[in-house]
Amino acid sequence: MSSDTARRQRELPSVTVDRLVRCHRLCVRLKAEGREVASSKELGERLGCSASQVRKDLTWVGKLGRRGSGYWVSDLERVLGRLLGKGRPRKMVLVGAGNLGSALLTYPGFEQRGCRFVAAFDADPDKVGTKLGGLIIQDVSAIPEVLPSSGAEIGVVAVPATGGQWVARVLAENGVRAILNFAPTSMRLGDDVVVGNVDLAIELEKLCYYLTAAKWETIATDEHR
Amino acid sequence: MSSDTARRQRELPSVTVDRLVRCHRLCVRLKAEGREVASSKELGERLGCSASQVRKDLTWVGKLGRRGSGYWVSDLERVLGRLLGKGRPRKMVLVGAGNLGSALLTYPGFEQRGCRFVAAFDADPDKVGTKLGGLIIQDVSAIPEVLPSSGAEIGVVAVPATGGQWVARVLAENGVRAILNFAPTSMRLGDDVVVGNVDLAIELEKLCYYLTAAKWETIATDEHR
DNA sequence: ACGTGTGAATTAGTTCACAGCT
DNA sequence: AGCTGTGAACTAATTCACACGT
Repeated sequence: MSSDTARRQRELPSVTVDRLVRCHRLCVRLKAEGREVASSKELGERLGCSASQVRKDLTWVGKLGRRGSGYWVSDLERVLGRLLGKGRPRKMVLVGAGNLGSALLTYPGFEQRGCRFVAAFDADPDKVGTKLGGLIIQDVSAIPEVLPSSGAEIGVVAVPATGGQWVARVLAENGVRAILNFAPTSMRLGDDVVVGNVDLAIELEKLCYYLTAAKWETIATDEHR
Repeated sequence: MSSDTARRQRELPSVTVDRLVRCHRLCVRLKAEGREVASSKELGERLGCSASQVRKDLTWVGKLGRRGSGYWVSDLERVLGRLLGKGRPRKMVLVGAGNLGSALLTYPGFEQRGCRFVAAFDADPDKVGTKLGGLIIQDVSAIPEVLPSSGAEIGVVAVPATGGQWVARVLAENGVRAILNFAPTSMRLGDDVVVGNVDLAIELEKLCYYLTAAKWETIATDEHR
């Protein structure tokens, strides 16, 4: 109970985490542009949120700004980087080397952000043994023997439909502490594993709602005239 | 101003849209399982949210339940389907046929949810003319002549890094009303186009935060003992 | 007796506004 | 003068609790 309270106090809202990640990325870009300082106003504009929002978010991680001038970009980049664990590269494993899995394996954004695949697995015997993005695909049954020594802490799951829950359990049992899940099965695991679900079809359907809603609105507006 | 107010009243919170989409999907599954009615309690359990949450969300779309028994699954599926525009299939175009784009083109989840690609474009001359997922890849410069007659209303953008904003503008100018963006550039367009940004690397970095945060917490807890 | 629909209470998240440092 | 850090005010979202229909 007390640990729960402590966690609650310390834990930042997930929407704040999202903005801090984007802010870190922005700092990297600003640094590349040669900028040395930036105000919350400017950060907010480029991030698409208010200046006070930026300041509130940043106070979660410390007093980083200097009154009168703004935030030192490299300070910000360093502190946010530490928060996001940018110290050492993260090791990941892929499970499910279908079309989506293959794309993820070679997605440059992961490497750019310090995350590297160290192994790839699939259940399809035809795929096992083939090489993809510099890695030889191994059978999923090999996960328990390969994973612990690999030092992987993140699992990226892109298995077709069923089996997602099984994969999640096997990964969790073998040292993985975070799972990025692209399978349509929404996973639920113990508190010691964090799961990020990315459901491409759901994002698309949300857009579809806004499309139809916009159409209804037009009709409704017309009726009012 | 009055239209703005009307919109505000009518428009559901985006987090509600997200849950309604998932609820619709759940209804499809429940129907396949042969279930006829389900209570908000059961829906909540399978959706990972509270029963009252489910009820509140559903009142946005109407009074769909029957007191004493629950919700008729097929009623719910039909009404939510109408809300999400499931009447006729949606036509989509892909821009950017790299690894990720190719995976999206053949991603079965889209077709399952009633969205179909009708054209694919890329800027790379080597790719133009090749066939992928039943479609011949065309040059991006052909977008203005191909798009209007195709009837496509959704654009899926998976271009490498820069150029995202340009693609967005061209699509918007040629009848696309919704864009699902996988490019790392966060797009901003007029109010008449809805944009859903899916940034795979950001999802991953959020996980990394939770990984390091969990570690900090362990340390902090240890210190307290 | 059961489960919805909904106002009221609570909790979370955002913006405002300004004191205080540079 | 400019811009942060932050309590206070406000707005949004969630949960509670219960009247009401079946």
